[in-house]
Amino acid sequence: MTIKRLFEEAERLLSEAGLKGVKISSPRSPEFGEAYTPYPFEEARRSGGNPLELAEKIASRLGRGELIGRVEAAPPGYINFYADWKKFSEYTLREVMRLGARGYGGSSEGEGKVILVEHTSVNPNKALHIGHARNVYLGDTLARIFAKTGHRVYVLNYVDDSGAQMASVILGFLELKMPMEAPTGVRFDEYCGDQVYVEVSRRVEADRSLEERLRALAKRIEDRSSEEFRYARLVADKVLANQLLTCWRLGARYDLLFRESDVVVSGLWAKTFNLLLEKGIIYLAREGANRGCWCVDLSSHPTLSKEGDEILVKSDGSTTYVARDIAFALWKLGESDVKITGKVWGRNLDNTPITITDTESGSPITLPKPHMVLTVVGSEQRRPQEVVRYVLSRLGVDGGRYVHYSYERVSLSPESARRLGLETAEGKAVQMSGRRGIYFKADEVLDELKRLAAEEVRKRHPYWPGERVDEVSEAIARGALRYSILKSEAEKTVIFDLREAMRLEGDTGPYIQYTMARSYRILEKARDAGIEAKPTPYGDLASEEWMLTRSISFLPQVIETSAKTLRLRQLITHSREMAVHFNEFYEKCPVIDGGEAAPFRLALVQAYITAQSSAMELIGIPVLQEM
RNA sequence: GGGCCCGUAGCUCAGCAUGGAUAGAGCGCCGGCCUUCUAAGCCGGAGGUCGCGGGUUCGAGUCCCGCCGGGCCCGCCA
Repeated sequence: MTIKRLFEEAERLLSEAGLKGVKISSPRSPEFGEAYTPYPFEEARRSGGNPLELAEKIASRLGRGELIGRVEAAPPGYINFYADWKKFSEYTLREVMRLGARGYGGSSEGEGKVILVEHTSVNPNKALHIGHARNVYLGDTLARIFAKTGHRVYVLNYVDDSGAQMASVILGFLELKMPMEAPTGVRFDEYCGDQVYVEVSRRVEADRSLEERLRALAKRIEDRSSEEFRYARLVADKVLANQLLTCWRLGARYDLLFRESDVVVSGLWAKTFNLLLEKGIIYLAREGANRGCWCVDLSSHPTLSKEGDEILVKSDGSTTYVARDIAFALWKLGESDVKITGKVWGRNLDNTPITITDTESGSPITLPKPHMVLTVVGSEQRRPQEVVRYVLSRLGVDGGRYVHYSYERVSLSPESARRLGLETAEGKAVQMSGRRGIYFKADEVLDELKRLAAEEVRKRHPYWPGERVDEVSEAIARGALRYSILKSEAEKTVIFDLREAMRLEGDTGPYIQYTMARSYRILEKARDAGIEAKPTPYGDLASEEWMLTRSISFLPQVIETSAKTLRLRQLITHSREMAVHFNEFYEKCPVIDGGEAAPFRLALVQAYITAQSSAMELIGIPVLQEM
């Protein structure tokens, strides 16, 4: 496939010259060609020769390829392979045309492999803030990449409807008698998070006795026959329905909503507990700080052993998050025979059904045994995730199948924190906190972005109907936020700055969207002018034409690497690179008035649209034909 | 104290997985380009001891060790 074909050719030329298994890499600059090998350096080390002389000798021995136009030795000792621009661009354009946006960049790499991606997993007691949005964006993009590379992907959202956070809002409703209806014009999830949860947290902090009641409530929520259980379900379902509206707006889709409470209710936990007991992995603490608790013995773990054993069952008999997560992990991995039942909850925007666990009236949920379970969870949960992985390995489950996709949190820049009325220590970022009400909600940020985008759209299209302005500015807002959050690699803390996220120029989602609008306009004008696309170059290529073709040809390899390394950033960088080269091409190479160049350039524009659509689909930036 | 992550231009970030050829963008700043396919764009300029110190190597921003600075975890929270 495109650039890969060129690599294969370079390999073939080298092996024909007697050099087998030589490493071929992508050069960081086009002046060094489309492929290179530092092989002469290795050879020189072995034989003590001069790398450059060796490179020259090897290069002169190499034959011609079909797509490789020339091979050159370059100081201090590389061998560079240069594509034959004309042949290679025709080949690339034909490939792109043949495969289309769906197929281009895809592969069958993951054929026959099932991957389960768990993301979102927000307590159903609040609206999503931008920290949650990062989780959704990462998980959703990973799922898209896996699907593109031929995997069967199932997306799970673990609905954390047990534990203290859930108990907090129930406490607010049942004991502090806060109204169970949101004020008019306010969404229920926002009301729960912004008002109930924050207020209850404030009161608990002020009144220690409430802490006891909170703990008791958390336990009663686990009892399916209790009134509190019913209330928790009611509230959780209502909030969840609201949260999913946000998730869809962020571009996500789900196959299964798994209620955390069902881990206990379904008997999955009980069965897991017995298994752990049987295998001697857990023990009942008779004395010490953990007296009365069931714990995992971590004494033989290389690092966790220093931090004491992990509690799975509290002294009051209720489970901890880690306990539930171990049971859930076993089920996700297809290593538990406990039947989980569910029913259809609704449909995603793409019309695929969403199932939700339901122990009362559902039918059995069956997932194929996955090759990998990827859990997108913040880095602060590294320890508990490692405990889960460790317990799995002690149960004889291959720990490599259970992957914690960790990411650093989103903090607020001092300027943005000030907008929330917070004092900040000189120049320091501020941690978000749902409990203390310090956060930007995903929807409010999207709304602000949308307002800004709408202003710009109206400037350019004063006669567009409001509906159209709304639709386009929404797409711009979605692209802008998704890009700005995904721009940072997962292991880096995102310092969220509202003004920075609101930019529509430069290194942003809208920059890429804009190039698509420009190319669609060319298509339209070309149609009117009766120009027909031809992938055969009209003569020697202009460097802008070549650079655009070249970046298009690299896309499949970039996608493949992203799927392998789970690094999303390189895909984002590449999408932007294609856009930059398109803009340069756009400035220098007229299509409509391109004369004899017009048919080839039109084919190139088409190829750009196809390739960039493919990339944007993966990143989750909406494609606009006009903006 | 122990463990994990981060430290590259004034700011926000690429590059590190697989060491290699002059360290790249964007924002901001300075200066140009709209009778020509949407200027949400393009071109040019200024701006860098790649946190510090060692080590490995023909070669280190990239690998190893130490230190410094920032974040997170070490809860009968999740």
